[in-house]
Amino acid sequence: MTEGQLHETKEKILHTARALFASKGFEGASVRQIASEAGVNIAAVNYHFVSKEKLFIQVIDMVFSETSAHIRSRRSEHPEEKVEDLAVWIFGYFLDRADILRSVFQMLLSEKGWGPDDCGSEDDKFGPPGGQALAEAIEHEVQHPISEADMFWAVKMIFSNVVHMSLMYSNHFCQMPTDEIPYHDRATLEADIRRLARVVLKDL
Amino acid sequence: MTEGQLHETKEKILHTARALFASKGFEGASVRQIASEAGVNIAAVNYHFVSKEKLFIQVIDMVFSETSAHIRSRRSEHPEEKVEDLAVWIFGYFLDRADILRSVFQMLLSEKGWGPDDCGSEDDKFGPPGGQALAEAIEHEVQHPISEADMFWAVKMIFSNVVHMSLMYSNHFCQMPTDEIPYHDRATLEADIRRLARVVLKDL
DNA sequence: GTCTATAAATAGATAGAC
DNA sequence: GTCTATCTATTTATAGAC
Repeated sequence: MTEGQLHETKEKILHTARALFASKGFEGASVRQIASEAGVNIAAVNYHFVSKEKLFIQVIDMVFSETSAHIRSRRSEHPEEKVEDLAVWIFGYFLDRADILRSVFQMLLSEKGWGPDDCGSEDDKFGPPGGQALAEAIEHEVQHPISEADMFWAVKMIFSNVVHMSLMYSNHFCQMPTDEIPYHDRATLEADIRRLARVVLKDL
Repeated sequence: MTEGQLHETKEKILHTARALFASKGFEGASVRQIASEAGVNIAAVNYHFVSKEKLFIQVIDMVFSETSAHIRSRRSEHPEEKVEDLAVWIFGYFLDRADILRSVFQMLLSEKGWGPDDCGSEDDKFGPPGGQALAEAIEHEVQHPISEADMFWAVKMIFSNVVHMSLMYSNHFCQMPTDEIPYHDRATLEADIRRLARVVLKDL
């Protein structure tokens, strides 16, 4: 009841919701369970967040901002890092957070289809969280000037591949030939990403 | 009650389920609604398909087989088609069926995570439905021999991009700069895919 | 194989006391 | 702001008559 605890309940709900949405998806995680694991009353959820959907949107916002910040931080701490190394680092970052990534995309692919307004990357000019940092790395590595269209293309190609591979690999999806030839192990996927980054940059 | 109607109920459920899963997702489509729109009794669904989840798996199987067959058919009817043209054709094919594609991926990304056993591409050596046809087109266009590892990489890069773009574009997702510069309209995305196909093939 | 009726559980949301 | 208690709706699944 003290001033410091004023928003503690809200914070606990937000972080528990993040964990539960990640592990069980939007539909799979019930408001009751979120409240229960957060140690707060059920009614507190709708009191603070109005509805389950609005709560989820706040979780997504948090994840996007966090992702964007982490990638920008990586970039600024390794200003000389090659694009292929940054791409592989992002791949690993996504793999470490595969659950929440899956949850975000599950929701993005849901019925209504969430538009641009709902994925709020404030700082990122280039669509996905971290897109701006990737663009800067590309600009730094390629010595000559790049048109905006070319830059959009490069970021899109590399990012979409990294995201797609993170989702598929974390899910152990479609690993048919895995027994015979390990074309879908992590090392191979990282090499795939590096090779893609190289051929994309070579074309700029 | 005649012999011809023996499996008619099952077929009606299967096709109605496909449409409803496509438009509302797995969780969004209820067994009741499927039965209702199929014009059959609710109990018939579980009688023929045991559970909602097993029904969905049969729908996915049907979609995968159909997709694979369509892409193989396109390939055999246009044996001289360039890889970039085939890739753009597949992109269009996916866009036309974006609803069911979304539904499939929504399920693939769900809680449990469906493994390789659940996505049964019988004919496709190269993972995704149609992967084999794409591989043949690559082999035909590139004149020199290609190692299996190279072929896997090429198919993976092109396919993952086509799929990702289909999902994102159909969802009008992250089109932030769409007002200023139309980098996310369909023509641009098709040009993006073509360019990717070219740089991938150039590297083989 | 098809039907009605219902079981059994769970969901999100809210009214009203404190 | 937090709580209990509950409303209302919906879900999957199934038992049992025909």
